[in-house]
Amino acid sequence: MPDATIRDVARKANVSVASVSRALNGLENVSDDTRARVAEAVRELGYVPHAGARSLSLARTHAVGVVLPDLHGEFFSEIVRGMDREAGRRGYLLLLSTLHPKHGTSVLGALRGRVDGLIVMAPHLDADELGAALPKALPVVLINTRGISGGHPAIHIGNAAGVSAVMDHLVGLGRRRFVHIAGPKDNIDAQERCEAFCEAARKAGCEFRIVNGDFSEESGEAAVAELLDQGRDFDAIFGSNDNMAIGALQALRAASVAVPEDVAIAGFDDIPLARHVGLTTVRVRIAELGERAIACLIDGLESKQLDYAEENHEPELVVRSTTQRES
Amino acid sequence: MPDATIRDVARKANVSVASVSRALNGLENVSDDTRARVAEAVRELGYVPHAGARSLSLARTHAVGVVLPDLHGEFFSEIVRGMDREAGRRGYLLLLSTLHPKHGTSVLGALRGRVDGLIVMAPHLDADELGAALPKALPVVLINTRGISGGHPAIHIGNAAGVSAVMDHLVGLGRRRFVHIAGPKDNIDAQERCEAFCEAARKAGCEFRIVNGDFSEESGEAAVAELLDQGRDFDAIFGSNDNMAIGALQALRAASVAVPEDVAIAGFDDIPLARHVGLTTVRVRIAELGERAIACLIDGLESKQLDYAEENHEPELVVRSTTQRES
DNA sequence: CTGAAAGCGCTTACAG
DNA sequence: CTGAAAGCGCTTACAG
Repeated sequence: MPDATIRDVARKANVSVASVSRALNGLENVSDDTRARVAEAVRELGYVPHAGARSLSLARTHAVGVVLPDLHGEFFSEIVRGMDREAGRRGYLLLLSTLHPKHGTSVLGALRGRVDGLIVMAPHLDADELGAALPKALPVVLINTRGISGGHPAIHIGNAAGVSAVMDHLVGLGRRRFVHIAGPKDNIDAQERCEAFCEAARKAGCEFRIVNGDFSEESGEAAVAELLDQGRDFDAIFGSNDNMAIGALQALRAASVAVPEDVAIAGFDDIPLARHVGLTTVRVRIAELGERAIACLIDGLESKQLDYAEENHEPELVVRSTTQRES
Repeated sequence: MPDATIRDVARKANVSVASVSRALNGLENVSDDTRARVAEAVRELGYVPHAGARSLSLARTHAVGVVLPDLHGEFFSEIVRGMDREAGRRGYLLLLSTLHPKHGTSVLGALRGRVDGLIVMAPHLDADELGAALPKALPVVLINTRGISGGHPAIHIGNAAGVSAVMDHLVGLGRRRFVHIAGPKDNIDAQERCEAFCEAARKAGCEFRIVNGDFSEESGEAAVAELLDQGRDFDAIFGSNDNMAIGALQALRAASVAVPEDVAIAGFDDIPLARHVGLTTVRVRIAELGERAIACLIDGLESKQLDYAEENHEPELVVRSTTQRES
């Protein structure tokens, strides 16, 4: 037996569907008697409104879409948690979807008519690609997209400032021979961090080299293991994210290199695991970033206008034992 | 300017909306000419179908809802990842929602008409409460619900078998004085693990005591710190989940108790962090659990019938350095 | 306060 | 192969 519809309720309560709708939505112009009969019928039938139909009628879904490049690892776990928290607080549902760099952008279109707005984090897409794939009338908030945001509000992580803080710290500790484990080449955060690293290293007059990773722990571990094979000629490693820095740490431990005495290590993000392994890093307050993105989107939706705005999410340095022994 | 609708496309292509619909859905009975004109109009207008309207018409959303008690921590991160992976593979969208024990069950109703089916993990609810809150006609797959599943397919984690394996391991190592850090009292997994623990400890003729936690790392740490204050009179700790076991580990380290020499520690779940800290635990293969739940639901949806079935997700013991030094 | 009707943007028998 | 029309389950002017 299919679920009851508003017509079933109307029939049972002996009123029109219009009255049922009004009663259900708590409008003023409904007699106490009608209201009671409707309530009774709803109870008896176990009626639950059909959110899809309601949305179509209202042109409002009360859901927001979240499109992330991936769901693997603590970074995304944290950002989703922040988003869920804020969405729940505001009474919105979260429609989650991943946009794998290799799978095309069609999911963006699939979201039209299911959500009132979108959060998009696509560090591998530029504004044009995004613009082409997004329904024109759908409000969007971007997180860390490359280049201009095409008129969409956007939140950026302060990559340059974060890297600069780490590098100051490391240089201040006397480190002079750097390795940077870079993230995916097409990822805007990875690029910005890499650039900032090079600039800082140059400014400080330090030697440096760059090895490639893909943001995974394994890639960090492999990269550093390979470096060590060639003989250790560096005294500091800066990973483009925490995962890779942690991988690097494993590789050093496996090779019995003393951290931080022989080699200092720092990462970026401050995922929960970073605290556990004592990794010096740049704290992004990831969950908060997720909250902000949702808040920004919903504020826009509810004021019927998404003011164009760029927001900076400034990170801060967190010093732990991979660079500085506790005293 | 609002997004174009199918009518706009029809007008521009000079055909009926019916033809546009047919062309868009790749039906056979459309002339090449019509098809081409529609394609052209779609391109010009940047038309994207309204998924909500489509769903209403088809009575099919191609989305599945996921309701979890929380999103905090690696357990949920992993399960969501597995779900996302499988849903993506099958072409479904994921609607994610948390069902906090304290917030009531209204979100379950809110999902009617937005999803074709639901995965519900609500270890604090019983079958009656769930039954009352769920739309009657909505297919549901339960994960680790207490008691009978009210006719819904259900997946259970083999808590008893898992606990039994850990306890055998610990007893086999010569441990005789146990502490169990229990999870939330109203959580079915916590209850099952606690019971299995008591039974195993009794059977082995071991001393044991139970202290309370809430599945958070902090609670595990606090519980053990308190125990240590009273003097250490135990040689093994079994945490109802990994987070609490890891908290316990921190507390022991802080008190300079040797692990595993003086006290062995084991947890449950095998979250990614467990490997990092070398925690002996029960591997649940969490992501796989999420995948299975989605697969089971979608299989049911697509065969138009959800056969009632209970599935057991059997865990396995993973021995690491918190119980046994590597040799 | 209430009901009949139109409409939200689609799909799909039904006729032609 | 094509179009006019009804319908999916709601909401909301419009009349009364």
